[in-house]
Amino acid sequence: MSGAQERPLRADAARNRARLLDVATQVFATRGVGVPTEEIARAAGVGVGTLFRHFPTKEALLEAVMVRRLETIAARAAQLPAESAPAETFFDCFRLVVEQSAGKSEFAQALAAAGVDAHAALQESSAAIRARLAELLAGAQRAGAVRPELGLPELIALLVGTTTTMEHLGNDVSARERIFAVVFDGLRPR
Amino acid sequence: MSGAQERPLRADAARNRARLLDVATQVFATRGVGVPTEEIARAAGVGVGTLFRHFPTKEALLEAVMVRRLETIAARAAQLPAESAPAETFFDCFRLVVEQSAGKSEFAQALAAAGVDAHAALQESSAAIRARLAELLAGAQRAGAVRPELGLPELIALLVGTTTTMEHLGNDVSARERIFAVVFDGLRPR
Amino acid sequence: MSGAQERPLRADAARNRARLLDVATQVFATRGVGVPTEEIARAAGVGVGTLFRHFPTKEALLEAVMVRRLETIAARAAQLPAESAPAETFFDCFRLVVEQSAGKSEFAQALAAAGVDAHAALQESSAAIRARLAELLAGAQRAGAVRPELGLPELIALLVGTTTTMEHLGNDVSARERIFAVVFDGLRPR
Amino acid sequence: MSGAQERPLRADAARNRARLLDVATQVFATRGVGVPTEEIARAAGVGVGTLFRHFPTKEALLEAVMVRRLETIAARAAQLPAESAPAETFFDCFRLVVEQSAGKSEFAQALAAAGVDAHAALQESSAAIRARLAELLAGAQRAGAVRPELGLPELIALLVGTTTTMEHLGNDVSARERIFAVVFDGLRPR
DNA sequence: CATGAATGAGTATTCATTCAT
DNA sequence: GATGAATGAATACTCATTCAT
Repeated sequence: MSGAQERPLRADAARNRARLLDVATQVFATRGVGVPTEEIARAAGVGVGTLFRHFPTKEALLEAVMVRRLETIAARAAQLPAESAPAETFFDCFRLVVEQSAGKSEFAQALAAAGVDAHAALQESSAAIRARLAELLAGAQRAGAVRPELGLPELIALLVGTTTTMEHLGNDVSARERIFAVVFDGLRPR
Repeated sequence: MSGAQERPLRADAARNRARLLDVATQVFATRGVGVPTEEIARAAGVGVGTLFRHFPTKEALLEAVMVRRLETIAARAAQLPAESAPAETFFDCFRLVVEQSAGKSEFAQALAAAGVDAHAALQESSAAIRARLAELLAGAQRAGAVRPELGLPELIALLVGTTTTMEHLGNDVSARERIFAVVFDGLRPR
Repeated sequence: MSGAQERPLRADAARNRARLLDVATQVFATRGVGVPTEEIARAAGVGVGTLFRHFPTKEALLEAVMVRRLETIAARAAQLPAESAPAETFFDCFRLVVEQSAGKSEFAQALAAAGVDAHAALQESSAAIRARLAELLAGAQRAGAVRPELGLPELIALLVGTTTTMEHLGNDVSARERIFAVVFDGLRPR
Repeated sequence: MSGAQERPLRADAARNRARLLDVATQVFATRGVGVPTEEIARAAGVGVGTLFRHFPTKEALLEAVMVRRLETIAARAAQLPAESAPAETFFDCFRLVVEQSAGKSEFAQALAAAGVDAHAALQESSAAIRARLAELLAGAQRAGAVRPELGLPELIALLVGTTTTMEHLGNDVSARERIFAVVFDGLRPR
């Protein structure tokens, strides 16, 4: 799909790249996007040079982290069965996105602030999620399980907002469930 | 309430302080908390030195902006009548907080990132809002207008999350109303 | 002539700016344009921040150094009497430019490498010199003291080349005089 | 002459070495000595490792490029007939050196900046040219075609300077000829 | 031998904060 | 009190050189 032909990375290089992505995901989520690149490199056990070889820019690293996250979400969302129980599947997908998005809001801001073209790589990977969400939303609305006046923009905004809500509740699982109850009931007609 | 005895500011100094707060509120909301202090000073028509005389730290300026915002919210929340229509007042207050909090999320993060003690001044100024919210929540629950199992932490998290949701919808007023409908209906029992 | 209205610099700031220019001129000429900016700042007895406050870019510093040099040359060239002895004045000016240009070639390259628009400030300040040279060249040619087929481009190239020649001779004054003799005699018709 | 005994290179290694020299000559002349070594390696179709196997240092590569250039000049200068027409041969040699030296000035600076000992390998390879120039200069002076007071240092400085002059004239062939006329006439007595 | 991934010292530039004017 | 010049620690990114594959 992408223009450049990527040669298969050498084993050790691939390992480093993966480690960097893992570490960056963790560190960005924990300490914010302000962490020095050098810290990420150190945490991954490589030199800064290696980090910049794999990700030519800090922003590129950020983007790669987000793309991977979005791809994971898209993959899981694709596995959900759509035909049999549209309503249930819609709410499962909502849960899935929120639960996989912890800490995402900060990334989104950082990327949004970085300029328009930064979105390019993400747009591509988020298109699948959007499409899936639109499809599930329509299905759930046809099944009468979701208010018919809601559009995709509202759904997405609500997903982001609910993620933020969850971040503020930390690990209190029962509180999280109560929030899901509020939002899910609120989504239903009347 | 605060420890230090504040002497009455000279007229021009007070004017400068006020101008700085106004400008900072505006600039932080527009361009993010990353703006150089010097820019804020210039926009306020004063030198950096003056800014730092009034707010010994950039973080202190951020805090002052937020405190003022919280105080505004607290004042308006205090004006809402509680006895007559508890449920209606609760939802009005929810609206009020969300609408006054536009752009707040970024500030909160910045302050959170700057260390725990930063909350001190805010905790103090947000106590009133919390108390008011707790009171209104209890009233609405007693009136059977809000799910009884919800606690103050969930309410606050939901306020923050809904603020984020609204930020993502920009100026689409009807979409915002649809979100309020979802959240308010969700808050009601069953 | 320049667009921005420059406020009169504070005494100490002006002193620092001047010191930085002097030191940079010296250091660039001695050790090349590759010297770290920090070294220049240290040599001028100021912090890096101060350097970058006065010259927002290393390139800008380079440019400022050259501009000052060109202005000095232009000023001295303007003082030469043109009417009475055109030929003599022409050769005096040639000498002047070569002697004031020591080390200039490297700067020119650095600036040329930095992009086209960099020339802007220089073009402006070198226009006077070019004009003066053109005028003196024409006068000397009318007086029959310089080959009539030579144009301004050749003259300028010859000035740059002669500067390089001189740089290679170091401080051997008599050798320098022999070079001037060669070039000046070569410039004369037949 | 050089200390290390060089074993005959394998055919492909020799090919790589030659390619690297060719490419480096081209790239250095075109884009300056600041180009990353990796770029040169890529342009030569080899990995950086190979480049550094052949030339242990970037400086060594620079040196090799210049040495080869000097050897070419020396070889051509050796072919010029000295006895029959000393004056003509001298001027032909001057031309030869200048025309073969295009872009050399930058190299020389880079090497000079790299330390005194860098000259070692060059001194060795330039000795022949110097000797040849000295011989031709003496011949031309004996023939009364060149000012007797000029020494070898002035001649060499003049060669370098004239090269610079030519670089500034680009491809304007007739302008170049006018410069040669100036310099050659200047070199002649009176 | 060739490769290109890894390394990390080095560099320009920014920005919160201080302090002489 | 107000000003803005000075400060220097911090940070993203580059590139010559090494070495595992």
